[in-house]
Amino acid sequence: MTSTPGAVDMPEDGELKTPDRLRRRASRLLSHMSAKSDRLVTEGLARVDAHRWHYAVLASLEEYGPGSQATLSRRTGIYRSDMVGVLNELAGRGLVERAPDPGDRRRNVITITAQGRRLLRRLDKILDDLHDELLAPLLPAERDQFVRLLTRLLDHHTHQARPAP
Amino acid sequence: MTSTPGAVDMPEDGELKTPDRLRRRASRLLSHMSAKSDRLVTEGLARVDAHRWHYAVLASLEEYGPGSQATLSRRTGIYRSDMVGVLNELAGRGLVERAPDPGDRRRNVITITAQGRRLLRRLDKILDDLHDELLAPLLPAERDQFVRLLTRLLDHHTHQARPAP
DNA sequence: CCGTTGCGTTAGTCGAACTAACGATGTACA
DNA sequence: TGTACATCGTTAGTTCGACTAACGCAACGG
Repeated sequence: MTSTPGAVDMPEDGELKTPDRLRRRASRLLSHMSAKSDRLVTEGLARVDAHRWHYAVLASLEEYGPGSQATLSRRTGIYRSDMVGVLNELAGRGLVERAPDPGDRRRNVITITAQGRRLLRRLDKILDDLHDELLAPLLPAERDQFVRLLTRLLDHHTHQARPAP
Repeated sequence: MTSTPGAVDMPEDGELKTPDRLRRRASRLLSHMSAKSDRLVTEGLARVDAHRWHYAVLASLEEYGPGSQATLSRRTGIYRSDMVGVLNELAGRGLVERAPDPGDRRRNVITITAQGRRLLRRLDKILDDLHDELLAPLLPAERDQFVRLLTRLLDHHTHQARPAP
């Protein structure tokens, strides 16, 4: 029975405050921080007309050398359906080169160009700055630990529960 | 045998391994862990025919009492456009009640029902279990610290950079 | 030789976040 | 008092990223 007086007065606090049980849930924290981080990075890269994907592919190419599109897909986690478009863009800007693999004609071999490397350095710098902003409230040691904890979590889940690639 | 000198040989490592600079980026770690966590929670709740949103609204109602749809929107972060549908579902199942506010005829006052509270407890239990799975590789103390770090990050970004409500 | 597997590609689904606009109502104040 | 402006619930629609389905082609294995 809500006929008691004051049924409909909401405490001014309750207007803005998010419930504690909600705020503490790691899943919610993760999802919100990830959203924030995504926006930050996406906007930061958009300012130089780049995409998360571009960075991932270029970094993968520089670190492990040329590879087929499928290989890049697996390394970066970008679906091979989407990889096509990403590589079209990168190739269109002269950041990578796409050539048929002489040894296996199903494959394209993707190679990073000098220009690609140059952009990669620039993006690396930009991302460093963005991460400074992202992790601003944490001390250096805390940032390290944060990254370590996240890494352990992710490793656990990617190595253990590999669903069905 | 690749007859061309070294042109197309990719080190077997490079097939699977994600570049280090990529793997260490907090933004990437966050985004992947968040995806994992989202899947886990979404699937877990789907098993009892519930949604993340349902939980958020019910928790908010129990913790801060009844409120208008707009209020719930602000508390939970669910857009008020989407709130309509969520409340339709909740009301359809008798988990909340929607009544016109006698004091302000623009508003509906949303109240949680006894049944709603019962479901909330059940969902709380389910989420606890899912979080155990999510944070499995971390020791209790580490889980706490992880949550603390995340909380500080999120607080920083939500209180400082409030874009345009 | 043939069934299976991997490749690049096109097209399209799905769900979540978000915007735009609306009618009805409430508030502030000249 | 009137009138400009803000807020509420709601409908509709956009955007974008993750993901599926299916294809034609080439390579591999028995």
